[in-house]
Amino acid sequence: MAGAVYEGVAGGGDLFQGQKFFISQRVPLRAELIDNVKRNGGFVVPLEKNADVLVADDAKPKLAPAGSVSWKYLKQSVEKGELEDLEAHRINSPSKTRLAGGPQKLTRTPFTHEDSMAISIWVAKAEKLGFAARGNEIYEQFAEKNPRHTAQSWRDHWIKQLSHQPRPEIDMSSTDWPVKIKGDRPRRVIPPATQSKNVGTTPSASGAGRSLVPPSPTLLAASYSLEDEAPLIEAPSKDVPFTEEDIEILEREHPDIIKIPMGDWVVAWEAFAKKYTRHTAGDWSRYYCEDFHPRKLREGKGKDAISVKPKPNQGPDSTSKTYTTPVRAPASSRSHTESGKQTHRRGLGEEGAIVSKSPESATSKDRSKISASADKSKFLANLRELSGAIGCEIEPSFSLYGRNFELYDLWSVVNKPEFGGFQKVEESDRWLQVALKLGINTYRDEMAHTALKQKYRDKLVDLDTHISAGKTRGKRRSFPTKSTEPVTPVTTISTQASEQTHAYSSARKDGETKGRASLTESTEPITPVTAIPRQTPEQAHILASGVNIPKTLRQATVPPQESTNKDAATRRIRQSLGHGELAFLQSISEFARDCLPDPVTFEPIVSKRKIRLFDVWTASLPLLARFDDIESREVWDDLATQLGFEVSMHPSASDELRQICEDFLMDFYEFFIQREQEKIREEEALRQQPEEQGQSEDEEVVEEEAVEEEVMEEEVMEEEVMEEVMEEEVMEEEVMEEEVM
DNA sequence: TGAACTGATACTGTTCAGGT
DNA sequence: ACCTGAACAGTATCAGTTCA
Repeated sequence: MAGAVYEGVAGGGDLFQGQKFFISQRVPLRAELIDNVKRNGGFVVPLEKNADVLVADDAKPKLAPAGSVSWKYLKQSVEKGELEDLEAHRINSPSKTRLAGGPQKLTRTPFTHEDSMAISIWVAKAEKLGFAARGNEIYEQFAEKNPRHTAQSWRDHWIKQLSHQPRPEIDMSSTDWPVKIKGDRPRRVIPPATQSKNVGTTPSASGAGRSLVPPSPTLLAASYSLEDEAPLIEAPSKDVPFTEEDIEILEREHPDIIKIPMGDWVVAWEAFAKKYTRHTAGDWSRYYCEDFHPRKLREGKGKDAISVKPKPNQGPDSTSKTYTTPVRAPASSRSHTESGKQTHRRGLGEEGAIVSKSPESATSKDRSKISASADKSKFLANLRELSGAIGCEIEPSFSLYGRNFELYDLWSVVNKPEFGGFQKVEESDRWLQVALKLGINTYRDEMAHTALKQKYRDKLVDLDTHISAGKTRGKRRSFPTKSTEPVTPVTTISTQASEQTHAYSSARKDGETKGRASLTESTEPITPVTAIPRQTPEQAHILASGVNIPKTLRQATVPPQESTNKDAATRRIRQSLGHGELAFLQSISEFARDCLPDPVTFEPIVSKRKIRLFDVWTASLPLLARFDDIESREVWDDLATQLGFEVSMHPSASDELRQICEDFLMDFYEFFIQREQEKIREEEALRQQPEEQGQSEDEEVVEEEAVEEEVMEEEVMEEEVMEEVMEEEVMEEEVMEEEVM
């Protein structure tokens, strides 16, 4: 058998190239096996500890070393001329700990900064998904992917060195999560903050009273909590198509799904996927967000009062001054025109002061008073009051990307001291941070920050106005009553214009619009695509990040726009800086793991100095876009200077930095661009459908022009209205003083 | 229903490689 | 030699499951 069977690899084959085998003495045909191994490039070592593969007799498992494989592995591999599946020949399941940690380590491997970062991110993700940070499971999974240390070692390291540090901000859109492999029982979750070191000995503290998954108020989380028992089925395979049955499931569960609050999204889908195992949590979530929910919204347009569609007209690319409309009526079957009429009517009779005030003036003026009412019940009371005042019910929640958010949450985040209210957030462009605070996955939903901004303008600016006006007027609730509201034609037109602008913005497509320059700050467009209409990505980056572009590049190197998509993708990279260093490190290490032969160093040494890769990334972004065109060394010298290197003292710094860019930042940049372009294409494809159902492009153009005129008109009018409002307030204060007297 | 069993978590203690 | 800390073994405890 042998001769003929392994002929193809005999006499110098490389089947076992470089592999070291320990072959147990009591293995059948041992001499032959040794011979075969040697003839096929392998080595036979005398000590177990030096071997890559331990070979033993599967007929005597008790005598076989832990982790060993049957001698049949060698025999069959040689017979076939290709390596058999090693696991299929594994004799005895190694002990639990060894399995978890992979091959036993006998040498000490120091923990690097990268290791610490990696495990921190992993644990943070795990915690978010409801795993016990101190449990074993997540470390076992992690060690499988990262065998540099054993699971136990990873765990020890995290607990001893890292558990006391603040958790990194994480990117849950990454596909690299701990997964519930052992779905047969729930994990105990111990809140890190409350955990003490020696709780294990007392039953009350060591687990009896611990909760399982974090209690979730949501229907979905409740319905599909991780405590649910579902038969453990193999992980669903990727790319399983969504069938009618799946859609039925989503239909059935949709009322619950839309109630998932922020922060519970991932956990809820994990639980959902556990119940409906045909797809992974990620696939369910993706399908829901990208397909099901948009379709649902299209179908239910005008019917579903709960859903507020993240549609183009009210989302990112609206150029409208929609904040001038106090609150859009809860979704109804009214068309835009009708809705405009209604608002018009409301504006006429009831809301002059509200609509005419600019958000900036309102929020900055009385922020302290606003924050004083930072209490949900008060907030809701104010909301009701405003609803009453304008005669229109304001929904206290809204839906974004298929998730339901409380208006209060958005409002309270924006008005937190660290954000300082609407105007401050606007000025410092911190909507991204607001989105993050709200638990929105800003990687997956890149436009979330602009959508939130729009929501705030639409729904909350007027509330701010209402609150501040209410306080200004004292405790007597004299605010917006019909009798006191000045009814001015200005406000009427203003409101109407705003509605029409809104309609316009819903109809226009992403891209250039005419007359944008005439718009004032308050009407600035908010989509990245439109926000920096005449900037190159590089310029945009410079403006937004404060990074100085190297001087050589600064001149005459601004390229013509290659494509809208590429620009948008570039802008997204710029936006990603806002996610912070850890998000970047996480992305790049995932990228490196998939695409590079070696892991990246988070703190490369440049000119004998340790610097942060994130800093290099931030500073080099403008260069990466034009990497191949850069010939001048001066550019790199500039970069080095930006990063704090004295070029004369650190002459090699420029070259080293250039090397870092060339080695992997360039690849990462390209990868990022490609990925974003893909996403943009998908988003556009999605967007196009509803637009096609809307008006024709010809109509759009006509309406665009009309609306632009009105917008400009509105600008002028608003200023007048502002003056009127200020006058009104002065008058009211006088009246109050008189009454007090 | 309760005991036995099983598996997971939480923690302690020991060994030893590697650095000073 | 001493110290640090990675690696690992062992134990206590708890919670879920099984079965009489």
